[in-house]
Amino acid sequence: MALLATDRAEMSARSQAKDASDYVLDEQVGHLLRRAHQRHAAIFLEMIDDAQLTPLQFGAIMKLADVGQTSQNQLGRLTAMDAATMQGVIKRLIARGLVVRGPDPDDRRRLLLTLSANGVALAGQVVQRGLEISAKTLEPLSASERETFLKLLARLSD
Amino acid sequence: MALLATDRAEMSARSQAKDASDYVLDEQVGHLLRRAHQRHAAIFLEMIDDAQLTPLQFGAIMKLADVGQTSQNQLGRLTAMDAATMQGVIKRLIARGLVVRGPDPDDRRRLLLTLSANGVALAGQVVQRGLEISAKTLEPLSASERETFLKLLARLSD
DNA sequence: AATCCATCGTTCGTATACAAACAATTGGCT
DNA sequence: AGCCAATTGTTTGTATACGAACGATGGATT
Repeated sequence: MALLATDRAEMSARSQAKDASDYVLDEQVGHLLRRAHQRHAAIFLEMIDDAQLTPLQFGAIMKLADVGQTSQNQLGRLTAMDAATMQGVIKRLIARGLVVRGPDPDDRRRLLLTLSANGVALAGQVVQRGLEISAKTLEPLSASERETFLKLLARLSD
Repeated sequence: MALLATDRAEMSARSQAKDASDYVLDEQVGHLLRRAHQRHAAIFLEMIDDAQLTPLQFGAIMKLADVGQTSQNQLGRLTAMDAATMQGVIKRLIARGLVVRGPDPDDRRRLLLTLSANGVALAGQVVQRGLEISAKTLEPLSASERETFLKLLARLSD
């Protein structure tokens, strides 16, 4: 009978001797989170196809559509991307004409971001897709399981 | 192709038409999975510090310790890394002298991987750390919530 | 006003991720 | 034997991720 991961953690807290075979990769949260994220990314890229967006680009566009106008770093905070990553994402969205970037008259350190007309149009076209992608990702779970899962997952996401 | 107010009202009543503001990024599985994975990676890198391993390098070493000897692609399947990613991970582990790579006498396409003596030693030293990292990641949840969460997460990880 | 510290965005270096193309090899099928 | 499809590992190109260092600017304190 196999030990649960929690039992192993308990034993480890009691400092019992362990060898490498006590570590079951496929039961570790980190590995499962990585694989679930991989699966979601695959579903995303398959279902978004015609819009040619990555998950991060999609997130940035949706958040910009929501808040209207913000600085790069602020948008990064809202979408959980650090400044360096945000820089690359925005650079590609600007290159595609979906986002416009201009100086902030009130603070010359800042660059204000806005969706272009094309960006607004695209956002409207892909919202539904985004929701379908979320549904597809959660498909293996029942409705009540989905609710439970999302609540617990949110608590591991600060 | 603008919608009339009456069209919008009707669609909205049936919950069929969406605009960008209906998409709440912070409630989408993909975004939450990404953030939870980020948090785990941060915990991992902080707690593994002296061993100087990344999550993938750690996973490859633990799996190698478990199965003993395999080809690169096979190890990739066991750890959910594609061939290109595996190549990079193994290259760095070989450079650090933790993994040894040699030809497979039975199949000249394959490269057989084994942990070096240093690799075996390191594996033994960090198993416990790995389990503590998993525990720390799940810390926000109660014992029963952890079990529930891991079961549901595993079903979203094929 | 002068100074100190925080914030903003950029760049560099390292490490995942994965599609796609590639050469070498293997196994199955005829 | 000969052919063909699949597998193995590498490389290239694009896109996250993030620490660290950097110059420019802002706000606060004295």
